[in-house]
Amino acid sequence: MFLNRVILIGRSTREPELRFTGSGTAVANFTLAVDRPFLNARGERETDFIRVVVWRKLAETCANYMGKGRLVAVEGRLQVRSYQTPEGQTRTATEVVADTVRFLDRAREGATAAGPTGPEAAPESGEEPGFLDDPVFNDEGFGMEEPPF
Amino acid sequence: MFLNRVILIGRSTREPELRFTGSGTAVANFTLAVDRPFLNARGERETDFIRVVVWRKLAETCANYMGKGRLVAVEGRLQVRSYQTPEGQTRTATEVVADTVRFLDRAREGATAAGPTGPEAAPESGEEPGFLDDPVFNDEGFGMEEPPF
Amino acid sequence: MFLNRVILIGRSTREPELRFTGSGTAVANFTLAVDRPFLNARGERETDFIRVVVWRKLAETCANYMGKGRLVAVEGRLQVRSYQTPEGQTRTATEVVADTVRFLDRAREGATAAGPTGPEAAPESGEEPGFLDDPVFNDEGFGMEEPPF
Amino acid sequence: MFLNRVILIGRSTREPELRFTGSGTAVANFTLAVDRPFLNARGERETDFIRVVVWRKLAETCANYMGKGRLVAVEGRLQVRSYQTPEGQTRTATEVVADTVRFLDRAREGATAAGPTGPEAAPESGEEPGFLDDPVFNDEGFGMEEPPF
DNA sequence: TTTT
DNA sequence: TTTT
Repeated sequence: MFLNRVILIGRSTREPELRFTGSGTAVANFTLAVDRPFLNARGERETDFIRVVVWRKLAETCANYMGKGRLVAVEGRLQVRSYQTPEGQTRTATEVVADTVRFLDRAREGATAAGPTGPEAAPESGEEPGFLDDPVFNDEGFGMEEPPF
Repeated sequence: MFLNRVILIGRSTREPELRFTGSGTAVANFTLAVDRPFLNARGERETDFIRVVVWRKLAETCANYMGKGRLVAVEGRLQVRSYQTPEGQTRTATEVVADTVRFLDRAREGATAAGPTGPEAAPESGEEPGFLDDPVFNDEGFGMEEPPF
Repeated sequence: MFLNRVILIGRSTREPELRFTGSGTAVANFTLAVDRPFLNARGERETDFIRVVVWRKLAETCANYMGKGRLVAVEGRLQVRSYQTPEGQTRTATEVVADTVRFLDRAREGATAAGPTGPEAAPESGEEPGFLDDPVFNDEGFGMEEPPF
Repeated sequence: MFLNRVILIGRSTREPELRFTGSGTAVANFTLAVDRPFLNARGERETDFIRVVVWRKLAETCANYMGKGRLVAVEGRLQVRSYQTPEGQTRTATEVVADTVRFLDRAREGATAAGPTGPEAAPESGEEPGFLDDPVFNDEGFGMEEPPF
C-alpha cells in the first residue's frame, strides 16, 4: 500500500555525470538547490540540496542539457538506499528517482553542458533542445507520451 | 525559486517518540514504510523506510494516535540537514517535514499509541480521535483550517 | 512548458460504468467525494464531487473493483474538455485523467462491483484483488512497473 | 477522509481581475494554459485552460504581478462549485483554489499588470517584485512562513 | 532498526 | 445525481 510522489523546482548545482551500469543502462545524478519557504531565525534563506537520480534516456538528456544553474521542475519518488562505505560501514542514501524533468529557463550562453553530442556538434542555429518545443523529458525519451486514445 | 512537495502513503513502523526543544516546542519523528511500485529482479517487492518529522500540535497528535502499523497519508517538504557525528564527522540527514498527516485506517484494538493523555484517560466510548470526524491533522492542531471566506 | 499533477484521496460515489470507444479502447468514469479541509460558516463539512476518467486496463480494473463507497487514492492530470450540448451550446467539462488508482480499504461484503468476470466467477477463496498483494493499478494493468534497472 | 492537492506549471492567459466580497475579502481569478504531455492524433500539442482562484493577499499579489503570459507554478486544491445561471439552470464550476503561486520568469517589459500601486507608482529602477528575492507568494502575503522553530 |  |  503506497503512494510516493515528490515534486521539486530548483536549480542544478552542477552538470550531471553520466555513467553506465554493468548491463549498459545509462544513469546520471545531479543535485537540486531548493530554497526553503521561510527565513531562518537570523533572517536568512536556507536551501536544501537534494540528490536526484535519472535513468536511461532521461539520464542522457540531463547529461546533455542540464548545465549548472538551470532551473528545472522534477517529478519522481523518494528512495532510501543502503550502501556500504569503503570502511565497511552501512550507510543510507536518500534521493529522488525522477521520472520527469522539465527545463524552465533558457540554457545560458557558454553553458557547461555539452549538448547532445559534444561541443563540436552543437547546432549552428543555436537552437536549444529541452526548451519550448520539447517541453518535457521523461524516462522514455523526448517528450512523447501515449495520448488517452 | 522553489517548490518542494512530498506526498506519501505508507505504514508507520513504530510509535513516534515525542520530544521538546530547549524552548519547549514539541517535535516527533517516525518512519513510514512505503512499498516501491514494482517488483525487483528477484520478484520481490521492496520498501523505502522514509523518515518523517512533525512539529508542534501535529507532533503531539502523532505521538498520541500513530501506533505501529497504522496507514497514513503525509504531505510535506523534503529537507536535507547537516549534522555532526560524535566522532566529529559531518553527515547528512534527509527527512520529510510533514505539515499534514491523515489516518487512513482505524486504530487497532490494543494499539500501542497511548491516546491524548495516556491509557488511563482513554475515553470510555472507545472513540478514536484521528478517524472519521477528525479526518486531518495539521501543524495548527485538530483538523481546522480557515475557509476561503 | 507545463506540469500538471493531481493527487486525491476520497470515496467513490458509485460503481464506474465501463464503455468502449469506436476503436475498442476501454474507458470508465467515476466520481470521488473528497471532503474539504475546513468547516464552512455553519460548522458543516463540505465535499467536492470530482469526476475521474480512466482508460484501458485501469478502466477495466476500476469497473471490476471500485464499488460505491470505496476509499481510493488517485493520481493524474487535470483536463478541461470542450463539448457540445444537444442544443448546440459549447460547454466545458473538467475532470481528472487518472494514471494510477490505489484501493485503501477492503472491499465490503456484498460489494456492488462485480469482480473480474462477474459474480458467478468470483473466486471461492473470497480473495479480493486490488487489495494488499496488488496494491496499485495503473494504465498498463496489474501493479507492475519497470524497475529502475 | 481526504487529500486534495493540485500542482500546475503554466502560463497566465491574461491579467487577473481583482474583486471583493461583500465583507471586503479580496479575490482574483485567472486562467493557466497548461500544455498536455503528449501530441494528439494529428501531431499537435493540446492545452488545458485551467481556472484558478486566489484569495486575500495572494489575490492582490496576483493582480499586481501576474501579467498575461507569465510562467507560474501553482499549488492548491481542486474545487467543484454549483451555481445558478441567469436562466435559472444549475451548473457546475471546477477550479483550483491556489494557496501558493510562484513566478518562474521575469516580468516582461511593458507588462500588462500594473504593479503594487498602479502604473504611476512603478519603481524607476524597474525592479520587479515577485522575482528572485520574493520567490513565493501565499495566502498570508509576501513569502514568509513560520520556520519549524 | 523497521510496516502489512 | 452523489461517498463515509
